[in-house]
Amino acid sequence: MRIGQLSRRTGVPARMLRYYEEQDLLHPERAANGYRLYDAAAVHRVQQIRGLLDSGLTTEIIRRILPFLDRPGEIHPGCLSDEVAALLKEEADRITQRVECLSRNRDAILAYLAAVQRDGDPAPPSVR
Amino acid sequence: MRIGQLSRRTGVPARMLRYYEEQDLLHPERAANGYRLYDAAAVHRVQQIRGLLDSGLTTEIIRRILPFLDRPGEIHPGCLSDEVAALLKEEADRITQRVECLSRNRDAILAYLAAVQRDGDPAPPSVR
DNA sequence: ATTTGCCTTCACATCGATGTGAAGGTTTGA
DNA sequence: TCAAACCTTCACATCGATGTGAAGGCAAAT
Repeated sequence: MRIGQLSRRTGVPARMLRYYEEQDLLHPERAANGYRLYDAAAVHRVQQIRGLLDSGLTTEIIRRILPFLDRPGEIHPGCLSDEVAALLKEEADRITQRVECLSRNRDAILAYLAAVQRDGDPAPPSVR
Repeated sequence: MRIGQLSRRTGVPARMLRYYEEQDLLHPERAANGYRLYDAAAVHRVQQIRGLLDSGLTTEIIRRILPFLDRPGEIHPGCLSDEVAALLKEEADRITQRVECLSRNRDAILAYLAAVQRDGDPAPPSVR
């Protein structure tokens, strides 16, 4: 599919899809006339990129972890140096930090909402 | 405490602390000479702000949810309009999205690392 | 008292992600 | 064949978060 269709399917502006390619996150084929050609998997990949960007990761970090995300163990040649492994571990830890921070604060919001809602109830769910 | 000390305790540049104040995230007292004066709770608040910023929230969103985070139910006057409640719920949902995306991808990284590590073992932890 | 270090405000620069528009070639369909 | 919709690259603008430096006031220690 061409860039316009991928854009419509993902809701991501074509401009951004070109940018992600420039950042080495996408690698579409090229038609004879120079048009970008994406395979069906690109839709998922774009959504993944968007989710990670929205979660505060930079394109640089995404680029480094992306090659390791879509293989549940399929491709793991000896190409994983100790340094890269350490980097991945570090990044995983940073992500865990984020998850904990976000969960904590989301729970606080929900707890607050629950408290207020309980309060506003005209008839509390009386236990007795 | 003054801004320099808060900066050292949190690792956040004084410049940024002033910026957060400009963004209405911090509201330090002022000494007679104009110096900002922070109370002990500011350390926690700054760490909270940093965590949320690092997780992709903007100062604008943080400003809106911050008043509801530190009260486990303490202060909930009638000042919570339905619109604000809806906004909080939406934001909580968006945060949940982020958490799921991050968890999923972190787990993929860890699974990959586990697979490779298992592979690279010179002597597998033979079961028999 | 003077130095040293911290504080103030103001302003301009950077950086990553994104928006927008120009100028021109391609595909599709009336 | 011509128009509409799509594609290309290039470039400049914006926006939020952050860095940095200037010019000057304040405070604690030698």
